[in-house]
Amino acid sequence: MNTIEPILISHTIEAVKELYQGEIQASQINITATRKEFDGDFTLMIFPLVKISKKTPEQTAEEIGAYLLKHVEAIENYNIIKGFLNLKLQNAFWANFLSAIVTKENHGQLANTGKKIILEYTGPNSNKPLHLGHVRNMLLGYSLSNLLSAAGNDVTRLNIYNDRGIAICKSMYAWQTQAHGLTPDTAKEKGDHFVGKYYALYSKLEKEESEAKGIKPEETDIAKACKKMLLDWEAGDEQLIRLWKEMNQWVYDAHQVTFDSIGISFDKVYYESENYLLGKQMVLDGLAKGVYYKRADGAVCVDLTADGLDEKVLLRPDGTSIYLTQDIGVAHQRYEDYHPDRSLYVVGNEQDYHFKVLKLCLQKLGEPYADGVEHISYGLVELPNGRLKSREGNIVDADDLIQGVLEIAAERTKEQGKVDSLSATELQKLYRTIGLGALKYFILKVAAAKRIVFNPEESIDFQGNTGPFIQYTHARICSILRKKEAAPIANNTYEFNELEKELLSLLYHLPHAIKAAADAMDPAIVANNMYELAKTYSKYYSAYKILNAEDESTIQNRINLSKAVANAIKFSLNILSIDAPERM
RNA sequence: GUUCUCUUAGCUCAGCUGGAUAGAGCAACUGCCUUCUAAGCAGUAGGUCAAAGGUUCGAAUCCUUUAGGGAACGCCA
Repeated sequence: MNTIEPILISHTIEAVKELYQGEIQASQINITATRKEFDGDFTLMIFPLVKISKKTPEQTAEEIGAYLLKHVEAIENYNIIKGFLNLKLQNAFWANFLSAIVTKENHGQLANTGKKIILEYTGPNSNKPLHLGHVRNMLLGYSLSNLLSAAGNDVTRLNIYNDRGIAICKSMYAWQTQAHGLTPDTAKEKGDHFVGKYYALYSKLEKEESEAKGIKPEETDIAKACKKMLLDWEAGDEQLIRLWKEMNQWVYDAHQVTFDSIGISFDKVYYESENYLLGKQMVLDGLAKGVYYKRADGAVCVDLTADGLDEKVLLRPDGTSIYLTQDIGVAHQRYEDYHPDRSLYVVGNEQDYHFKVLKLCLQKLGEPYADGVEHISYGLVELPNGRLKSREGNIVDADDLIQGVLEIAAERTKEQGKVDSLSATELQKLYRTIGLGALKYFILKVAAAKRIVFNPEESIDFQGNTGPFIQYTHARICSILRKKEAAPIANNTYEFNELEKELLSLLYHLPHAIKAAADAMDPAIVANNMYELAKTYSKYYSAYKILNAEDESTIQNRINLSKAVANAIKFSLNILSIDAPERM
């Protein structure tokens, strides 16, 4: 698709050269869509040119405007308000634009950048169910992967399981001593909830023993038994490993059900158990190279005081690895596997410090990929009574949350009574589409950096700036298109009205919005841009007749415009991993 | 203590690299379904963009300081 801005910019540069014998950089020329309360399609800021022209903004605008009108064919006329030069394009420009996109399902998809990006998100523990915090992470990560892909990158989606360590041993210990051989199957319980229950049971038992004996939690027999279990695991105790694998598998299978239910996926899953030894080796290599050092007590450390951070331990005095060490190993393995240009981690902002440290550690090791390591930080989800903390039982379970929105969606849809002709299976699918649409949009419309306070008492909205409203707009358009199809028009001379021009302008700027969202790493920009489009279309829908318009040309143009809007909505919804229903 | 981050209408949020009179939704109040799906549309009301300085032709946006919320600075992950 050919865009008009580069043409306007290059002619403005020439105008400045010819009229004022001055030089101006393309980057200094500011062209935006004209705000809807003014007449025009594109606006050129005149202020930056005034220094060169040495004339008043109005006079400069007049001269540049006259020059552009004369040299750029697509411009029909111009008007000047203060230092703003509003350019109005010929109808033919918009008619051609509409014809170009009406049959394109993927208008908004950017050209291939040739860049390979790997993106990690979710990162669950293998001993607990997923909660609301994971939901935001999954949705952000997955839609970010779609967004980066729409921006022309080759994206690979990764997940990593924190599948080893003391926490896992706690649930294993509790299961071994309390479950009497019960399994998720025999207990008829989802595997992650089943295992999570034993993890919680451990905490209860430890607390009871600690209080009964008046000793610290870590001094209890149960804590000691658990610690021994971790050592046995690291030593490769066969029986224990078998149990570990079995219990982890219960959780993996269960998590997969949740991933499928919410509609997200991964291309590859990493396991910390398979990479922590590599990290350890890399740290030892760094020690040999002299980029790390050994402290008096034997711990291997890195000195980051020159970078404004502290001294960080990489290996404990007893030689065992820590979280950071594992991440160093995983980072290396990811690079070995994919050789990406950029290696991204979607992780909450509570780990900002950790990722700064990780990047510095990799840079000090001289790893070639270190500069491409980026932390995509986002705000955490909180409840009205404070932070989500599974340890304190202050959680919203992911499966419950999804179930809840599905029920509300079913209820609302039944109230509306518009889709009674659908089969039971189709209805179930529609409830899921709408319920998940509401949930996903609710979370993704908020800028990633901001924290979200989620009140489970207040149900998620289905009206206004919501997923269902946007889905509804799509369904309405589909209803029209079922009655008459879109088709490009040759030699189109239709005069677009104000609202139609507004819609065309929004569609024209869709690729810019995708670019901006990908640069900012924020799907919220896509969501808000899409809302603007849906809102404007709704206004249009009620203000003008489409199928019943006065003449055939008007009807076909309006159908084509509607089709292009539906395409753009569907494309944008897809980025947010929200389905676009054809009726609701 | 140090660093990071957030603060825009009663509530939840937009406002992209500084640009025109700061916009939506929810909640409240008025209207609009015998005409393409009313999960909609139109309207009323609601603002010292946390505060003060600074840079600029121009600041919600950039800089400094202050206040308030959150987080991190673990040999937890």
